[in-house]
Amino acid sequence: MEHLFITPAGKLRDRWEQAFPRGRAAVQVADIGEATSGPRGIVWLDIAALAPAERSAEVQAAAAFGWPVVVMAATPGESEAFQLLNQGAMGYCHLKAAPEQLREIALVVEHGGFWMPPELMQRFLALSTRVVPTEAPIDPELNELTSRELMVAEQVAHGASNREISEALEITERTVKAHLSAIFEKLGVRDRVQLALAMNNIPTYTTVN
Amino acid sequence: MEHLFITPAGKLRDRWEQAFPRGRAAVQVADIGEATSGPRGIVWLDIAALAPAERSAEVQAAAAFGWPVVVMAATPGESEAFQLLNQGAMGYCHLKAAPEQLREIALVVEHGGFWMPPELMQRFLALSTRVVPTEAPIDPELNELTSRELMVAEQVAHGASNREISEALEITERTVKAHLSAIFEKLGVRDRVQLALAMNNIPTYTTVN
DNA sequence: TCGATACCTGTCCAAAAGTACAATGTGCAG
DNA sequence: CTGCACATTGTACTTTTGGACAGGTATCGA
Repeated sequence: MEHLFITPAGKLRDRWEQAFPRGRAAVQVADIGEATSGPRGIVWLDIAALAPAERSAEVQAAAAFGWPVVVMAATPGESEAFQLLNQGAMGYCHLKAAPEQLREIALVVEHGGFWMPPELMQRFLALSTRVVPTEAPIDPELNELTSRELMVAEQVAHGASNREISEALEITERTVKAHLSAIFEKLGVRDRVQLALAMNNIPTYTTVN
Repeated sequence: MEHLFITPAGKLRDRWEQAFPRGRAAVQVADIGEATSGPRGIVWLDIAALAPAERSAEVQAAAAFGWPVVVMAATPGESEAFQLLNQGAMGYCHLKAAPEQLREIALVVEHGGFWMPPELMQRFLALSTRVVPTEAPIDPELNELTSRELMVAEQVAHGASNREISEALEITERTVKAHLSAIFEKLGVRDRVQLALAMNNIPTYTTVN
């Protein structure tokens, strides 16, 4: 398994060399030249120094090399992660991931897997249900909600106020509150913010609660 | 690494035993009992014999065990895959995957990765970009936030109340409010719910406003 | 040194959100 | 029929939020 690091910053190579002593390094994607005919390897792409607009193209170029690409970002973000993975990357991690972590990721990617930080992974999966037609209930807990409660919950999930909800459902604000109280109880959240997040599959703090 | 197979059909164990000679087997999720305190392992869940309605719950139950779950389906389908993965599964493969393939998947999942057949993976990535606004709507505006404001915004994004934020940042609730007012103004949202959603890249209604 | 900015806080107030207790009407399963 | 779950609304009250107005301090660049 070969490893090819692409980064303009030399100082980060320490960590990489610690993880993969025999890795090669290059400054630009263009530098890697023609596809090596030998065994498959992994391309590690540092995008920290790239302008956001260039990143997508860079990932594509790296992916064209034929090896799986792992993108390393200084400040991993959801939106960026999904976009770059869609450009062909098979991994997305923090630029400063520990050597051990890097080896872990290498193992995953090397075997056809797909890696990103756990919280992003979760979010990623949650998003999928939004675009995929599904008849079965997504979240079993949502089953406990009555149809009316579900309508209210969905409105909150989109940021609606009680007044707006009452107008949309043609009921009193008081009734909206009644439904909300029931929803909070059933879903185990304490207010509309947590409900909105929960409805979008985003985990919340809940200090002690 | 332990392997736990959950299947009602005995005839499939040949393949599994070939892949993981030392795996355990059970017929139902309920049979696996309490979480083993020992090392982490992988739960392989055969859902072929389950009614579609039960599958979701079964995956959740298996996931509750604490080990990563790989779902094995007789006829892998896109919609089902995404739904089950959303229930906590970290892998989704064909029931009749070759032993070598199974080991491959095991490696991936074991190291925190995520596995599904390449064609599904592709589809999955493509779909995800549809729901994630590629041009993060508020992202650029996040730059306008001062560091302190950003801290507050992030707390709200996780569902924290003003009191919690004030405690976390060791400032007065009054100050939290001051920051929030500035944030609302800068990001063009009207309350904490919309802020929380915006911070998570989730579009909001905003009736007329 | 003089703004400009960020950061922090106070009081006061109004609106929104959430809860408690109570009641009415409807539809459906046993 | 009868009980039960659901939907609806009312009054009244507490808590949380958000905003208006009015300050303080500290830092940093012109």
